[in-house]
Amino acid sequence: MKNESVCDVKTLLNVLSQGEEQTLRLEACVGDPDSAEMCRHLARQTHSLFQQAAAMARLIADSRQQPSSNNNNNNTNTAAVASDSPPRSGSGSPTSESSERASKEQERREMSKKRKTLPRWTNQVRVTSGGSSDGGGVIEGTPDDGYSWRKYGQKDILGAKFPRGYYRCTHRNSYGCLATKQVQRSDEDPSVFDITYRGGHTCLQRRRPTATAASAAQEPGMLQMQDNRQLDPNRPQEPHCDQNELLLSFRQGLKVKTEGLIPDGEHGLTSSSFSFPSTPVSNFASTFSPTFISPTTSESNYFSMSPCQMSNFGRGPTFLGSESELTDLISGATSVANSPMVDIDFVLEPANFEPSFPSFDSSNFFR
DNA sequence: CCAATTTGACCGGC
DNA sequence: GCCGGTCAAATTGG
Repeated sequence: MKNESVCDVKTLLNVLSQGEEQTLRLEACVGDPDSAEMCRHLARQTHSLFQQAAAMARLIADSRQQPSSNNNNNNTNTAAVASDSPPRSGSGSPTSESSERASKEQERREMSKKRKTLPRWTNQVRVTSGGSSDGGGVIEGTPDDGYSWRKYGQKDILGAKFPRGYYRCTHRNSYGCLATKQVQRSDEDPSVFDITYRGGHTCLQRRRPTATAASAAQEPGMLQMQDNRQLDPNRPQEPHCDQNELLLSFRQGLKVKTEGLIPDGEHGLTSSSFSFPSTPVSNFASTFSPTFISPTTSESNYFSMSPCQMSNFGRGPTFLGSESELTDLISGATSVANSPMVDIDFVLEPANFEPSFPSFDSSNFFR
């Protein structure tokens, strides 16, 4: 509770210090006629940082006003989540069936506990079925967001015309990726899907090239981003820092609203005053995943911390050799307040690092 | 044959 | 006890 607001303050400080950096940059290139474009971007970005900061300040103010009322979804961070991770230690000895079962049960309980704390946001996606050529025949399947999902359930929901589909990341087993989503077709407009995402991807999955191409072709709104990438002088050509669904949905120009992340979110935060792209309530943003940072303007990923940069932010090129170092960095960042990803508790916890995936290199996370 | 989906059962929260 | 979410056996598809 108190902790929470402290966190928020930290985040706010981060944003502010970013703003500061940003203005310095801006100042640096202001005289240069060659950098006009850059200036514009920086200015935009600065603006959005201020918006973020304002939003957070309001949040903090709100939570101070009514300190007790809203304690459900604390996504509170780090320690809590990290520490209650199941040891899952012995790994390879399925001796007695009962113990196995017990551990499974425990695992499950942990999971659901954890899942509750995972960031969650919904995203309305309209699937434009190309054209009017096929009158009523709306849509095949669900909109592709670039990740590969595996359906694990479907349920009729009370008061909803259409059943809700439950998906989880295909790489749940291989990478312990806890990302899940629920897809529900809207009652009124069957071409609209309500997609609720939970948890960020901890797998290093990229968007499949084929699927990407295909969906890019289908989605008219998806073009700018790619240009943008070519524009970006700073981006080290690496798809590793690729976006996640959220950004994708930006491209689709769709409504994204966060949920259960903001105490008193109704106070104009999510609902009215902000259209999403300009203001990622950053507590959420940073909590969610290192790859999702400051959507600011959809075109200005420019300097805004790609994960690659983030690691460079306050300290030189950082190489993360171990996950302890990783958490170190994170907590360091928290206190030094030089990066927006302060309170990442993004599901990357040590327990998930089993020796079983040698290919995993945590340094990739921040490239 | 393997991987993904389907679908009824099961479980926890309210 | 109801409901939403997940599991897992059965089924389908490539």
